[in-house]
Amino acid sequence: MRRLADRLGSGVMSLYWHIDTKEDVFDLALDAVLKYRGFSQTGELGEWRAEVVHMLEDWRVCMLRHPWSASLLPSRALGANMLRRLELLGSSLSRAGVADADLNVAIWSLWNHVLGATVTRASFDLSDEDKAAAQQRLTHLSERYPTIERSRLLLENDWDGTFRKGLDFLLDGLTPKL
Amino acid sequence: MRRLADRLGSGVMSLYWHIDTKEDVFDLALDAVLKYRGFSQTGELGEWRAEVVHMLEDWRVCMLRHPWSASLLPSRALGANMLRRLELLGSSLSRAGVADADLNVAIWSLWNHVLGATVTRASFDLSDEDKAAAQQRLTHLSERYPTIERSRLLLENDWDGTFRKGLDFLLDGLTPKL
DNA sequence: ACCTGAACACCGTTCAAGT
DNA sequence: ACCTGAACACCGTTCAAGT
Repeated sequence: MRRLADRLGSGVMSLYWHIDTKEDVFDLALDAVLKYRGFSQTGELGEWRAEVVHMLEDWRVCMLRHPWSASLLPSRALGANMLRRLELLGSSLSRAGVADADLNVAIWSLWNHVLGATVTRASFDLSDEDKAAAQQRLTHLSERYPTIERSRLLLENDWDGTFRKGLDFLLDGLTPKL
Repeated sequence: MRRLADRLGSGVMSLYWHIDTKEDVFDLALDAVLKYRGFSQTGELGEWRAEVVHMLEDWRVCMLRHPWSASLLPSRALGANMLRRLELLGSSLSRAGVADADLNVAIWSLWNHVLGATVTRASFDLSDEDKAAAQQRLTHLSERYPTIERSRLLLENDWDGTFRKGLDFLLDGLTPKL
């Protein structure tokens, strides 16, 4: 708050005219990050999968632009932009043929993938120094964690590709339901 | 820290003999939550899917037992128990036939599902009062969020089932790679 | 080796007051 | 309608000192 007021060149307590509490600032900041500047309805049938992938990739990119947003997510109310994105995702899936009974699972699973990938990336995208240290530590422990060692789980860097491929798995699993 | 010291019946500064910083306490707390009391290697072939499902459900349950653990996850180093779980998951998948090239994607996708589901659940598992309020708000906005309204996305309560079904989608998508 | 209290620099917020 | 500074209750941590 004090920092924020400084940045704005105002007195600290002036902030409290506009918002009630620090939590409110976080809610607003998170929702600002999630603002969606994409099509709101394309409706091109047959293209639902590309449409969904595009939406979710954009979602992830928005959050990665401000890495703090991932750490804000837990225990925060859903703002208007978040609702808008969920609605858009849901309507795409629905028009693609997902039955109403499966809609919740589909929406949450896809959102969870975005959320999880964002948090994971923000936590484990190591700097080069950290990577060297991790390498060191893992080599040292390679007999305890052979699979991690072999797959270079923490050193592998293609987060975009991992996200995209994982998303494909999910959508592949979802598709037979259509 | 002061609260923790009180709880332990010690002076505040005594804590600092055992740990360096508040962050360290969080790291330790998170890793304690993730302690795994399951089989370490079953190796029963053909049962890999049940094995993976069991591991991931346990993972999720552990984290839900202490809802604060979800909010600790972002920007935290991976402790020994986390590494152990990742290793175990990876080796199950590997023995099930997942190629080394796909191992990272598979591990991260499944972990992301657990993580995302945990955070989502911790954020959106509304109390009954909140649910009434949300209902109110959504009904009011139902023309803007028709799909959310129709699927009762925020009122639907079967988080366990949603987690499990989403996991099935993921594993279904993964299986053809075997 | 382990514990301690006083002190410091910080923080969010209440309150009563200003324009 | 909007801004403000003084004050309060809290917090993590340094330091120098105790056993």
